[in-house]
This record gives sequence, structure tokens and C-alpha cells, in this order.
Amino acid sequence: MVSRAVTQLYDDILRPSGLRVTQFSILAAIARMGEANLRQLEHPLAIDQTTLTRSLGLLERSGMIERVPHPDGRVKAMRLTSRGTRTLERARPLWARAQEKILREVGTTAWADAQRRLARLLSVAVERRGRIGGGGAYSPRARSR
Amino acid sequence: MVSRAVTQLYDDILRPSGLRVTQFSILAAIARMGEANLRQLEHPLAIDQTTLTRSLGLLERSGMIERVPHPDGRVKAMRLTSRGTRTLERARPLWARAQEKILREVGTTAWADAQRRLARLLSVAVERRGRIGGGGAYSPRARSR
DNA sequence: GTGTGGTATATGTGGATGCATCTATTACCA
DNA sequence: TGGTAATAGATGCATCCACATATACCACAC
Repeated sequence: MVSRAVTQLYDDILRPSGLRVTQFSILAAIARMGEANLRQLEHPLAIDQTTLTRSLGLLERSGMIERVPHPDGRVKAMRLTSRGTRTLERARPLWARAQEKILREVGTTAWADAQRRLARLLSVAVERRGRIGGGGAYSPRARSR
Repeated sequence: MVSRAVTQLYDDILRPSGLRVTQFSILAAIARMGEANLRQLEHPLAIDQTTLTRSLGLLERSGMIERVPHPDGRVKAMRLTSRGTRTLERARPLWARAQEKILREVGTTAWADAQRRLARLLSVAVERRGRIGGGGAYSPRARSR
């Protein structure tokens, strides 16, 4: 419930920029890294690779990012276009406003604290899955092939 | 990012029950209320009415809930079937396990605190939109009709 | 009875999400 | 050098999500 509400608050405030919060975070991550491929984005953003494939496709079609040639033919490295950079910079203050709104409501220290702890939780959660071959009783998958 | 991770943790743990966390929360809400229609679920769950329409349709098709006759022909009142009740009860301990995992990681008081504050944020966020006719500089919509 | 406005829900559209699985390409080793 | 394993992405599918808008139904005035 909270996750829906918070996501929506971000999307709502970002609307004038034309970006969804997901797209914003992808653009920001690529900008930070200079250029990036799917694998590099998957963990820091905690977005599934298959979702990234489509989101990057979307951003590419809308001219925000472009492909960078890469020696390894499998790798799809992307970087911002000038249009993407402009859009991102226009969106940053909006994002900051949403952030500020949440901080005001939740309290700065509580937020920082929660963020730190949740980051840890996230790493636990991600490890639980991942290629480590799932543990324990459930682990539904087994890859026939 | 956190929202994706937490949602997924819940979904992951709930998987054996066949319910997504959204479906679980809808079933639990209906169970709590005895029976409910879309409007009654929209605010407490912070799920958009259009999403609820389809989610309820899904739960209905899978035999978890059933329609209750209602004098007002517009109202789609729903209640749990016995199958829905069984499924929900089987899912509860799983949900509790996810909850406990998060609590352990985030800390009980911090969690309660965050929850209370985020609930307030949520009400603020919802009011901002809602039929109140949006305030402030943006308010992109205007409903032509 | 009929029009009118309001309320409850449904539908069209487009993106976001993740699982299972597939394809393409590279790496590695006999 | 040939074959196989490993890796990077892409695709099919089902759900979730919300905005804009349409439809169904009700109540009330006339």
C-alpha cells in the first residue's frame, strides 16, 4: 500500500518531465555510470533483467538513450543522448521536491535509518534468490532443458 | 527500489499459496469487512478503482470470491468463498513470515514508526489528487467530457 | 414518465513487473 | 579446431498499475 502511494507520489510530481520514476532512476543510474549495460543496472536498481530490457527499449525509442558499440557482441551498452541529459536535468528538481515532501513527512533521520536498513534487507532478499540456486524447501525452478 | 524489493519478498514468500501480495491484501480486506465493493476497498488499500475491477475479476474467476446480490444494481459487492477463506488462512502464516523477516531487519519500533508516518503521507498524497480537483501549479487534468 | 446529474463499475491504452524460457554470442577446453 | 558450457539479452505470458473515458444504474425534479 505504502509502496503504491509513494511510487505514485513520485510519478505524479515527475509528470511534467514526462518520465516515470522508474525511467528517472534508470536515466540517473546511466548518467552516474557514464554508460551501462543491463547486468550493470540490474543489481543497483533492483530491477529484473527482463524488465530492464523493455524499459531500455522504451527509453531508446523515445530518444533518451542510445546504444554504444561494444567489443562483446552480446553486450548492449547504453548512454544518455543529449536529449536524455536535458530531460534528466529538468526532472531532477521535481524529483528533489518529491523527496523533500517524503522527508518532511517521515522525518529525515528516520528516513536515512530506514533506507540503510532496507538496503540491507534488500541485499538479503536478493541473495536469497539470485543464481545461487535457491535454497530450502521450496525453490520451484529446476530448468529442464 | 526498496518498494520493488519488499513487494518481491512478499510475493516470493507467498508463492506457495498461489497468491500475490496484492491478492492477499484484497482477500484479507474483504475477510475483515465481511463483504465489500470497489469503493469500500479503494481507499483502505490505496489501489486504484480500475485496478481493483480487474483484480476482483481475477479473484472471482479463480473462485476465491463471489458476488453478493445487492439492491443497488451498480454495486458489485463481493465476499470470500470457502475456497477463498481456506486459501487466505493458508497464506497468513507465510505472510507473517515475510513480515517478521522485515521487522527483524528494520526493527520493530522503526517499522511501526515508519508505518504510522507513511500512512499520514499517504493520506496527504491521496488528498492532493482525489476528486478535490487538484491544487497548485500543475494539476494537468481537467476532464473535458 | 422523462430528463439530468451523480455514483459505481468497466474498458482501452500503455507502462512496469517477474518467471520461464529462448537465442545469440563468447569463452574454454580437449 | 570443434564442441560445449557460460553469459548477455530478448520474448511469451500473466499480472499489476493508473489515467482517460465510457457505460450502467440510481435518485430526484418536473
